[in-house]
Amino acid sequence: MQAVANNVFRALADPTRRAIFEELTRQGEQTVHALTRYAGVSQPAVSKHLTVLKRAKLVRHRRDGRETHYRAQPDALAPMVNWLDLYGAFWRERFDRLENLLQRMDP
Amino acid sequence: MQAVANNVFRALADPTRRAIFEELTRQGEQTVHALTRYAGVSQPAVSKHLTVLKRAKLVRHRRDGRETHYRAQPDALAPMVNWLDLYGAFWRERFDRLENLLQRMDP
DNA sequence: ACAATCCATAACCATTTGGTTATTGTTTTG
DNA sequence: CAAAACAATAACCAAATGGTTATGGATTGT
Repeated sequence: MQAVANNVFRALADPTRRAIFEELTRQGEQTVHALTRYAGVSQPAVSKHLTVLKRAKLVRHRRDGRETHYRAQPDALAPMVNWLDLYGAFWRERFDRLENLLQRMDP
Repeated sequence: MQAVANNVFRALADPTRRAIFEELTRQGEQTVHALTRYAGVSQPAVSKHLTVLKRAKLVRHRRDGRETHYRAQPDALAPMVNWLDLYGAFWRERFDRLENLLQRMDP
């Protein structure tokens, strides 16, 4: 279970990988081809990044003919969120956010 | 500003570094000596890890005679939290937690 | 059938990373 | 003052990382 968290942290340590994950959360499912155009590195590089993200369960893939569609799996961020809760002690910021939210909900 | 976030992500990608940061948040200020006993690697290794954490602003240090005391600076986790907010879309889980917290605060 | 497209894998390379031992500069202690 | 303790730095090393080009296997289009 701790190894899972480690995979998530390591996977997101690389900016290209974060960019790919961001793109997938923003735009939804994408083919490797589309991601390659976006990422600014070669197609094999993208494939390798996707493999790392897959190991961390941050993305899933679906084969459709000759193309592979990848999509983000944001639930897999849970270990990172939990870690922040345990050791970050971010109550302060969380309260700020709540306050802000409540104001927006009940102006 | 984006470089700052990158430093935080990279700094926390290593399990030893996370362990050191965790130890500092749990136990408060510690000398390099104490951290070395805890971390299970050599003193120079710990010093190097602390340098990386320092670059990410995750720790601060204070010299006192021949020893250096380090302490965690959890505010520096903000870029990671913000990133999770933007791309992780973890509102659901966060609300659950907040609800829970508010109940405990006001029973 | 053949050519082109899509993606994964292989093979390779330079750089970074995480660790080590050795050394050095300060402080503290005997 | 001499010796020991603390922490940073230097020098070094093996392994991991992030990238590349080349190749191959499957699918699609002409």
